[in-house]
Amino acid sequence: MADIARRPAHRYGSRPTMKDVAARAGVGLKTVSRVVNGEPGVTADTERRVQEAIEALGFRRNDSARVLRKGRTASIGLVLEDLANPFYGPLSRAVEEVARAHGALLINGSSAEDPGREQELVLAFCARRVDGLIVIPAGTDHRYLEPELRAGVATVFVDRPAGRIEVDTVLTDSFGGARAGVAHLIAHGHRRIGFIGDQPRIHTAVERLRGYRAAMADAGLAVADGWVSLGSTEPGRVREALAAMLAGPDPVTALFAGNNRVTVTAVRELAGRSRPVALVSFDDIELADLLGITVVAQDSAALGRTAAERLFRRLDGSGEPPARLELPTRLIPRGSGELPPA
Amino acid sequence: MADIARRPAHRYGSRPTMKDVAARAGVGLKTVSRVVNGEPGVTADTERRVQEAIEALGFRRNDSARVLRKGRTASIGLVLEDLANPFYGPLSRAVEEVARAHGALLINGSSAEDPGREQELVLAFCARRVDGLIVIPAGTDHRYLEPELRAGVATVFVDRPAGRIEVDTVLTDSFGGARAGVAHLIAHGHRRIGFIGDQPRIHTAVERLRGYRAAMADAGLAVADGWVSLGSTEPGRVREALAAMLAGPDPVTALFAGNNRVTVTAVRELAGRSRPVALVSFDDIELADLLGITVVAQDSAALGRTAAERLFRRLDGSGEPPARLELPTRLIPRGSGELPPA
DNA sequence: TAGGGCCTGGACAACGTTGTCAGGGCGGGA
DNA sequence: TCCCGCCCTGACAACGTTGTCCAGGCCCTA
Repeated sequence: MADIARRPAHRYGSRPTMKDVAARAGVGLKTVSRVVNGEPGVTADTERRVQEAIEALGFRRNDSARVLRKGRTASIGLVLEDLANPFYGPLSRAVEEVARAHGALLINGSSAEDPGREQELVLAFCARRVDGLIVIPAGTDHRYLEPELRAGVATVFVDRPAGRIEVDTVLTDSFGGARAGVAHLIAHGHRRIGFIGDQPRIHTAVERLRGYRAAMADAGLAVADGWVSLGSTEPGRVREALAAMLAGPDPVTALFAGNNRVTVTAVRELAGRSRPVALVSFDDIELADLLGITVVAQDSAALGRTAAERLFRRLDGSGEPPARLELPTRLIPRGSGELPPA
Repeated sequence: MADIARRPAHRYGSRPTMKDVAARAGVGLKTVSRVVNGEPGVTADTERRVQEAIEALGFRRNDSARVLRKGRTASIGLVLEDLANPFYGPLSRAVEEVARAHGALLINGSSAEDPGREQELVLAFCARRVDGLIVIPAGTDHRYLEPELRAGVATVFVDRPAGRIEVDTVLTDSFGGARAGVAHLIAHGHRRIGFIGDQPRIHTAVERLRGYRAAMADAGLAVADGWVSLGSTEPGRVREALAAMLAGPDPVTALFAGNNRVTVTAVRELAGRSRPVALVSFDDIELADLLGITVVAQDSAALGRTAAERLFRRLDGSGEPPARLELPTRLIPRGSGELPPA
């Protein structure tokens, strides 16, 4: 077989490099680099020859090599809980838009609410040398990020605060939103109000519960044991919790649903009941307007945008100390929250 | 000032390398590499020393350099239209899960239905040397991908076919789904049925329209000019199209909505009308069950999963020729599609 | 016409990692 | 005791790019 074509220009699965382009164009390697990067100091004629060679070979610069040289990757990582949850789609898209405006790409991953997986994703992103990180944390201890922060990886936590490290944080005012939502129910005459929220290790779940309790306390109302339920947002669990609140001699007349997942199950469940139960949802949902669901809306796109803007400001060298921003919620009455107690 | 600490271990913004770890552990560079990669041939004691140094310095392997050496990045790129659209969230998540099972990360980007932006994203991904690409195309000519395909980038198109290149494609049976949906309306007595779809350069929009026409033809029904409207899914446009169909002497008694964006606007619009209009939606929507919206559902997660699995099978060396898969739809009657003509 | 400066182009090292290969130490067998 | 062989370890090149630096040629001016 001897040595037919030891390194053909198009060996399958291999790609042309600047060296190949240079050879074909009959110029030096660095000249190709100059053309590819639009650097000055190349005559029009030379540039044309190089462009032709690039075109002919289908050359595409290898960014890994580039990154190795330059240090910056022009990419940021986003770790969230679940991209399939409609709350995170707009958030992710908003981050992407800001990144794009800064010439950066977005890598994202879903933690599935598992701290181990969150860390795994974050560290994988760091190994890729992302310039920045936006994290919606699942865990509560983020000291594993310390070396990254020291190395200058811009980091912003969103929706939930970081644990045991000091970083920029952008939150929704969960406490205030829940308090306002529950106060709304109380203003419409409710005295026995249930609360179903997410798992107690999730910051927003706890904050919203705190808001609920504050509103009840503000009105001088006691909270019975069976009215509060934190746990998985899995439909079966929510159904059970709701059934428990509606059974017994003193059933709740209204429900505050702690997030969009809880709400969809609650709405389905309440729709099957004869006695009307008032409902206020934390999180807006598509078509909730048509179903007349009163919500405490948070703007997930704004959350993402704000976080990304803060991240890029930091990358651009603003030396501000880490801050904590809180975005307001908006109560949107649509009927379900204005039902009188039955 | 002389030369105090020419290269301190923790210069801000720089990161320790294997060399630094090796120096601290008093071993050779390659030994560190061996430990980091779990390669055999390192004594327990040496390994411990290296691990300690890694810990102390907060070392994290630089994957850019690794990629440069090894050739594979263990990442795949996903280009879709808009991550904020609830149709794409589950799709993206499904792709991510498959990627994760194969140890790969996911980079994604939204084309915003702009072919230029689609190409820009795809080529940026290729410059990062993604191992594979999953594309929901906005454009109709993908010859720009030829060098990438030659170079061995596994590529799968989803939801819409590729233009002028031969690649794996995973589609939903838009034609069949629409035909079945419209036939359903006809079976419930409708003769004047409207169709509002997405822009005519989008493959699915055209296929669904074709399905609509086929169902009408099957029933021997003529389609009047004003009953069909393709265009942007922006609410204002959809409202106008719908208003036009419902005005005049012979208004439509039923509407087939070409996708989820059209449906949400149509449902809102129809809710305000006194005369009931039947509706079947292509695409399911959250809470559509409660609103009684009859839908032709497609499984966007299955679309993503199928595409990703095909992609990884290709990466694992299956030499199958490019194929075209079509996933079925499912008609779910919920009331709106079973209304009699008014 | 000669000299100087500018403009273009190329050689070379470096980025941080991994594959190759060779060397040294140690244990076991003769 | 000596030698062979194995196991562990490290030196070195290479991956593809960019920054630095230098050389050569051209043009302009004196």
